[in-house]
Amino acid sequence: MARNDQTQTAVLGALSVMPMTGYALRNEIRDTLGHFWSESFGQIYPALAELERQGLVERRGAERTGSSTFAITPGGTARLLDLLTEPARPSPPRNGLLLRLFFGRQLGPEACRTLVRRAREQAQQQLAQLAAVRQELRDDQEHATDSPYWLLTVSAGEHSARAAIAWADHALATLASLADPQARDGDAPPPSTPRPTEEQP
Amino acid sequence: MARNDQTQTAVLGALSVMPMTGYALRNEIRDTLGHFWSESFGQIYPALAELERQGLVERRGAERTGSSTFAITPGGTARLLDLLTEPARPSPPRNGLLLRLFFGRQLGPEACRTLVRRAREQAQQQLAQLAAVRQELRDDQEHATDSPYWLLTVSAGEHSARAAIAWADHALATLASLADPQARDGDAPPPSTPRPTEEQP
DNA sequence: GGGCACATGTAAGCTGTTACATGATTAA
DNA sequence: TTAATCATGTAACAGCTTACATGTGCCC
Repeated sequence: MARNDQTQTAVLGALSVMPMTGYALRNEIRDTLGHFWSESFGQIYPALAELERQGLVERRGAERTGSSTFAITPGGTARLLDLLTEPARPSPPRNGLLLRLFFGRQLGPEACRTLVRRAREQAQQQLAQLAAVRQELRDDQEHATDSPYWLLTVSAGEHSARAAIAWADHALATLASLADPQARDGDAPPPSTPRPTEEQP
Repeated sequence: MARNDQTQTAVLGALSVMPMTGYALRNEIRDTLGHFWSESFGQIYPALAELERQGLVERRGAERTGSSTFAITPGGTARLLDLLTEPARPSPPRNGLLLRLFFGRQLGPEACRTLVRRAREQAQQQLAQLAAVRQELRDDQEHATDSPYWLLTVSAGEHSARAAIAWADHALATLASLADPQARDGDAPPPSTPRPTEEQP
């Protein structure tokens, strides 16, 4: 019953937007859900086979030749609704950067600053990518009913990335004062009204 | 060479702060690293055994009776530095809430609002927890050299939680206008200067 | 004809979780 | 003496990644 829920949700969800081949499904999941979800290649085909066995998706098109598209069935739509309703299993957190910073005394302030700087750059790149996605969605007439929901996920990514940048700036300053302890900074809680982050070209 | 890196890093790191038993290690990892890291019970003891075999930690105290504490060796400290220096392997994103919202058309705006509200509450609880941790660290004289780094991870959690709350407010408003489309909201990108989030008792 | 993107799968193997088994110590 | 907590481990299994195997269709 509760097996492979997660993958099934992603696969059924994607097929609920439009029918497509397994290959296209993989690309769609990588490119479109990529900001907050991932399924590896080796899981998609077994999931499709299982869903087909259960009558939740059906295979259309030539079975002889390679290509065949998968479409969701009414039963599949019902199952998808079930899956979306049941609570998400919490995925255990694993943040390699914070793990390294936590033991930062071993590395020293300068090495830590390098790590944080790199993370800041990544967040900034993410922000640029999300801006591009947002633009695409704005021009997309075809999925008008879906796009408001999609934009919410884009917005979540943007909030998260902006928070990461603001934190990185705070961390860089703190680490600098650790490396060169003239101005006693201590550690005041960050301001509850973060200043807007400066953009880069 | 590159096997179990992640667990070894967490275990060696924790032991670099102070020697302790495997059992205490588990509690420490759950309670202290819990905001950004997790190791399951079944991994810690095998990791300790392997580290002992490699001479990176040593077992002290009665081997007859149950309890024995593990301490990091000089070799272990060197290995820890190596591990901290090599880049963190990126963990694939898996955000169940965003997956559900992405296919939100199936659920409808009201059900989505419930999901978002729940996420907002969780973020608020996290904020409260982190405030408590911050206070504890402030009163902790014993780990004065470590605590600046530890506070950075607390700060990261706070930034992230505040961003989650701000996003949730945006999402709730957007979803409300979807459910009751009188005021055309469209979707403007969120303000680059988020308003401070209101606190709750 | 050579290379590339499309397309579908399988198998091996690693990572990580859960549940179980066992015993010592301590507090009610 | 009974229950809870401390303490150490193991074994089974679920989940996921990676690499491999295979073939088609199209464009240069």
